Amino acid sequence: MADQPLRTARAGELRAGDSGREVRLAGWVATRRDHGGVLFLDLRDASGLVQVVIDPDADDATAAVADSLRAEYCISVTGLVRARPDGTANPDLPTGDVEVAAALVEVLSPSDPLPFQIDDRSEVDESRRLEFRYLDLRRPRMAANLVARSKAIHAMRSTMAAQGFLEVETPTLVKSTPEGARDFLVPSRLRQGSFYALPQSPQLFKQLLMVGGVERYYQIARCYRDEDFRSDRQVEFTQLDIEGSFWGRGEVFAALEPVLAAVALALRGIEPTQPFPRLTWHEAMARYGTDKPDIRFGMEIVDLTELFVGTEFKAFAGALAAEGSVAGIDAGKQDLSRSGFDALVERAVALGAKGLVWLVVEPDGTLRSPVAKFLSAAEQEGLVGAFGAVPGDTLLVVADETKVVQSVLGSLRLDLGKPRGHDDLALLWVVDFPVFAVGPNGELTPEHHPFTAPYDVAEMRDHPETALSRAYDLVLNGSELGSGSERIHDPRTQKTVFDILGISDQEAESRFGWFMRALRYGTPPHAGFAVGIDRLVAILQNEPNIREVIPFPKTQTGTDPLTGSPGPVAGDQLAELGIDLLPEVKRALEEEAETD
RNA sequence: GGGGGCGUGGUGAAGCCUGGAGUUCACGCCGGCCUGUCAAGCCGGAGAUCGCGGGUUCAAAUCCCGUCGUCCCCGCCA
Repeated sequence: MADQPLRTARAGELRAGDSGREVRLAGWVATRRDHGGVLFLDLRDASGLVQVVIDPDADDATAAVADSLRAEYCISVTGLVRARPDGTANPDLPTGDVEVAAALVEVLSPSDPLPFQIDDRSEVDESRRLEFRYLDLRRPRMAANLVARSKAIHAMRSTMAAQGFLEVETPTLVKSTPEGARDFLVPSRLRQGSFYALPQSPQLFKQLLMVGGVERYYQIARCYRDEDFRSDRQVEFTQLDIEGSFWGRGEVFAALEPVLAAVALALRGIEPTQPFPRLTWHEAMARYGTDKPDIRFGMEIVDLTELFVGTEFKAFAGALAAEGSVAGIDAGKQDLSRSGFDALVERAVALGAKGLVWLVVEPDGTLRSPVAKFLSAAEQEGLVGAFGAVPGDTLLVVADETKVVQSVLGSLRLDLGKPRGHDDLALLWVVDFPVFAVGPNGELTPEHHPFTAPYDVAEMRDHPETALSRAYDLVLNGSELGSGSERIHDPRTQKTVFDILGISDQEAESRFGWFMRALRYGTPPHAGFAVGIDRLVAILQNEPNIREVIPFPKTQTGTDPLTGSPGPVAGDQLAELGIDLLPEVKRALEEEAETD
């Protein structure tokens, strides 16, 4: 018996030129419009949809099948493509000039009534959507996001391949090297009491590939970090991971910019200007109050410390006496009521400021503000001048420890200025990060992994709080898309850096000894980067969170409403791994089982 | 770990502040009518333990406490 194709044409591709073709379509019933005599169906497949007409003179069998059709039945339709009668074309539909006159309709698979409608008009509770993700994926929004993600990854692969990169897979069961994020652990059956970790990134393996002579590596790598969720964070996520030998950051940027450009072109039809602008970390902090500035708009932070050096205004004088600073932003026309300003002040306090000074420039150039009476005429004029403010502008000023001033103004700047529904893409590199972040009590925590090259090892040892590293981030519209660095390729330097970071010889040996040994065999200077693909696609698709571009994401508590994971496992499964649960954990599980 | 929002027929919302009969709107579902619609239309119908538990009250969707789920923010994310 000859194989009969289930489908000879795709619904969304039929055009006027196909008129007269006998086609067999297969897909889902998107809508059903029953006019008593004539029945219209919109038949949807992955390519789009086309109108199917079941004429009133259909034979009884076809009429009976047609009568039974409901939303999302999976059906096949055999019939003739024909031009629609005059005046009934639908200009909103790519296939709107034609319809398919059904001669034969078959139900391939019926559908239960739906838990929610398959369209983009209704907002459905997200856990409901995740519980029925397979239906959610039929909605235009999700279907488009899957296509976009695939296009993005394809653009990455082809651009990387064109540049001579080798795609290499690294293991996903690796040795746990807990540092920074929490590891996901996987117990070993063959070596009970031992554990694999899921990789937080392919970092050390890609460096080994450099030792191995690969020179240009990339991978679309799944990574795992057992930390709390955010709208832009899942515990498993996907990165474009790259590394190159005989590279500095210039080569990294040159390799990645065409990749980002190709992705932006594929998803948005926009090709960002190359090279991307660069900002040093210090500049970014001073001008935007953040290490991931959104440079689609101005409203930059203006330092006012000089202006207020001798001020009588106690709030400012106090901050300056404590070696802090005074700075502000010109938020433009805000037209806030008194309670609106109060809310801003409250917001600033919530962000960590002791207060917030707001001033509105009056038509005559004077300042309206609750604290205007404490500021000298020179100070008031100086303020207007420093911002280049014009009447109607709202000035917001914070005085505090410099770090606080920057972060508070940076957040207020975003609150008040961040563009919505904006098409621009602002990509930039932030370079020259500090080696350490200085905590509120002066404690130092490394900003990057310990394989990041500092500019100067001696500097790092002698002035750790100000030393800079050869690390850099990529930022898109105010979101961190990824980070990278020039790596340490010399084992002695690596050892020194471990030492400065407070990792003892013994600890370094037990955790990274295998890696340190590799560095001793002619390791080329190398550098690399990792781009967060989920975030990139989410931003380009204008999605508010990365779950919208992940086919099967987890909720904020790490569960999957579809499969019910994570779930308990049978006792013998644990026994095989040499694992037992703590008594209190067992009790809690039993109680839960009883209430279910 | 901390703070906040939300939870009402299958879906989305209103009702809650200021307690008084499960009330309303839109979509969907079921049935009927309808030969050109395309988010079809018109008519009729079914469908709810107001997340769960406790408390206050003559009376709770509404107020209070707890709990679960979910989302957002801070911490965390080398």
